[in-house]
Amino acid sequence: MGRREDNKARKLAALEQAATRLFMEQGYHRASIEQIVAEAGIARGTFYLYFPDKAAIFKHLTNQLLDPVMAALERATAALEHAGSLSETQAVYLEMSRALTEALLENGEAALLYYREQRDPGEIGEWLRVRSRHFDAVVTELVRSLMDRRMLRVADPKVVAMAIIGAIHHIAFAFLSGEPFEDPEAIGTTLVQLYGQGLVLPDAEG
Amino acid sequence: MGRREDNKARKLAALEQAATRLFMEQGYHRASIEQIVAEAGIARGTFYLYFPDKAAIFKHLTNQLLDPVMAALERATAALEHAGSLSETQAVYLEMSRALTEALLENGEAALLYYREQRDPGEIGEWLRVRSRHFDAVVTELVRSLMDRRMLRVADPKVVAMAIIGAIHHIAFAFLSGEPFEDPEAIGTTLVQLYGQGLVLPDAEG
Amino acid sequence: MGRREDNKARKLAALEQAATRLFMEQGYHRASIEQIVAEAGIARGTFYLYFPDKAAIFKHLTNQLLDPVMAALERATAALEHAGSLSETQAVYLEMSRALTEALLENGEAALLYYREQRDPGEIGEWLRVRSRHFDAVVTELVRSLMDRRMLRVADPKVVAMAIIGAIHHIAFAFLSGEPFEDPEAIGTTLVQLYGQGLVLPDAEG
Amino acid sequence: MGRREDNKARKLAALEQAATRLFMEQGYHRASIEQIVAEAGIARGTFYLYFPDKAAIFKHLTNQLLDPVMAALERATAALEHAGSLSETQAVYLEMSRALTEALLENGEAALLYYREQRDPGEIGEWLRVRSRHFDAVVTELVRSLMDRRMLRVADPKVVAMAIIGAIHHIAFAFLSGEPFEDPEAIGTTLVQLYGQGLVLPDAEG
DNA sequence: AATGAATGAGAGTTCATTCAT
DNA sequence: AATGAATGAACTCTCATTCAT
Repeated sequence: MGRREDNKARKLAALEQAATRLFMEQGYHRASIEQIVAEAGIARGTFYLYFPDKAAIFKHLTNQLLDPVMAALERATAALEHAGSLSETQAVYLEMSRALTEALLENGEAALLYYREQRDPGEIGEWLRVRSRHFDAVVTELVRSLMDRRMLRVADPKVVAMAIIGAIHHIAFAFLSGEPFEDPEAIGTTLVQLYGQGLVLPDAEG
Repeated sequence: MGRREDNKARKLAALEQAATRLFMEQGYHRASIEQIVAEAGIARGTFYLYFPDKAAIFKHLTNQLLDPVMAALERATAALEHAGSLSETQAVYLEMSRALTEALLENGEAALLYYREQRDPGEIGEWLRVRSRHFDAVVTELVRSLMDRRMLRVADPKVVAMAIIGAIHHIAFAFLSGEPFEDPEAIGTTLVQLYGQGLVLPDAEG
Repeated sequence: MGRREDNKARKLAALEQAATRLFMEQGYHRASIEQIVAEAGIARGTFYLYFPDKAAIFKHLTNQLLDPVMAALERATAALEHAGSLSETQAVYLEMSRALTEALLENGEAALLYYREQRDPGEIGEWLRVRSRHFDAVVTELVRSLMDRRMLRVADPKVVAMAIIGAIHHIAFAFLSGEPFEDPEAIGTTLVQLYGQGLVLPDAEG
Repeated sequence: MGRREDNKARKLAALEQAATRLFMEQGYHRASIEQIVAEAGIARGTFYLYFPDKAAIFKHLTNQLLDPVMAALERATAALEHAGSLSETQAVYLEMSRALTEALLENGEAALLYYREQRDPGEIGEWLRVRSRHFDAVVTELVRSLMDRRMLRVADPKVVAMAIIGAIHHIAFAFLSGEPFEDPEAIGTTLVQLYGQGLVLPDAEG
């Protein structure tokens, strides 16, 4: 890498870091280009050499999370079509879980941006909602596939998918925003149990 | 009602209607006072005879939903303390469900505003998040109460409460935004089943 | 006085009191009609039954000070023309001092308004400056008259008059604004001595 | 100086000139940013590249007078502490007079702004009054110092200082506002005589 | 006589984007 | 490649005054 490319890469990284911090702290609309370039240590006009406009850097940042997530979901969907046996199917879900967890852990900040701006009207929000609807659809298909294979109780798969996604959004947004939880590491287990066995006690059903 | 009061009431209604429509369409920040008064057919300064500032009309609109919701939750919490038998407890939850459903059906638009702006940084978002955290807390207590009475499987009540609320937010926001659902009337039943029995089939557990 | 006139007089008094307080506290421009009528306990439109506009009530209030002051100065000027002997001349000045002191003591608040708004651009300030220039001119004539009679050292009477008036404005404004003075009651004596004998010590002159 | 810096300097000068003229003509509050930038020939937003807000340009303009004045007073105060002999003391006052006169002559317009807005309620007026009170205090100390050295008749130094300052304000404001004086160049001498020997004739005292 | 709802011009300030240097 | 000066539309909010009731 030449000195020029190196310099460019450093400035891009500075822009990404500054924009992430400011979008997280103040939201997409309140964080101004002025603030971002000041924090990145470059000039106002230089910003536009790296991104065509303000929306572009936001999309760039969230794509660092959304692209691998989307890829993992699509890989899983494709793999499921060819998965015959139960163990093959389970392997697909295991790999998907691993990939999703990795993507989230590596891009937790982008996840917060994704949750934050998703209901914004205007261009950015609509762009995120297109992604969001896609996720809903893909997860819906995964759920439907499991129901078809009698691995899950039959119900409206879209509602089930969105319930799960919505739960994760709400809890993750609160958690990433600093809301305290008694046993943060147990949140995943609690959700798995909730969506697995439900809340009603077996003997209460009788 | 005299002609003047009548006129005032009509203008207030026009303001409410215009603001609701514009906040829904463009969000709180992009909808300008100028647009609101233009659509309501009044002068710019007249707005400030009805509300002290822009935030006030937003709070007024969302309170039409949040106040009855909060009241229903508080009534339920209070009633639970004196509910001894199982049937009394069930009656409390039934009444709460009824009141919440009624509030939501009568103020669907305010609900959309509530979901939309909840993650906004700045004053409005923070105001909504205070309410939101309150709801989380109240629902958490309701869940904890049921667990204490052995009416629900024991789990972290805060996570359970937030999972339910998050699911409702996500689905309601999509639904109110026009997202199509195959069987909208069955959404409630699906969620009750999901959170009741869970997704795993009984024979898959063995 | 009938009940109607009585009522009117009470409202006028309330308006005067409220306007004086608010003009003193916030200045003419920042004090709004809205604040004044609220404090006076009457309706916004009612204000315009008592005064044609905002400037009118200010002029009304300051006139309570300026009219007697102007009258005292004019009486003195007229009396001086017919005063032949030294003792008659002294009597004229004595009476003028008494009248001015009385006017100021009875309308200290109006005096603060007069000092405060005198340099305001716009209508109110210009109106006050016309009065102010008149005072300068009248006092100049008084000084000139004393010099002509060899009762004062000869100097440019206008400069002397304005120096005296300016000194009083500056000190009175500070005093009325709460600035602390070591011996407030001695201020008058100090000024009389200052303008009488000057600052230079006799033995320093030699 | 490059073309850009040159251009910037020209715009700053245009802003200063326009703001000075408009503040003088209409006062701080009535002169709008819109008017200032129109007269300076720049765009509205460009104003904020030169000054953070409206108050800043006013402070900038008046500081061109107040800073040298304050500096001259502080230099005199410091020099007085080390001045032993009478001739040294006189030299200090002479130099102070020279510096003050120079500052005033070079910034007559700023002086008018200073006098004009000094009694304004609100931020600008309070900012000026802090300066004004500082001047009063410094001049008071100078007067006290002269009295201590028996170079002046003993009297309350604060009252004397404020009388002198008030006289100058009143006369300078009128003069700078275009009020005609018979012999403007003699104003200084007249004041020196007034505060030196006073008005009362020696033989009238006997 | 009294009310108070209504007006609309005008204020200061912010900000994404452009472009000459 | 990099700069940062310049733009101007858009924003929320204030206020003296009018006038139908």
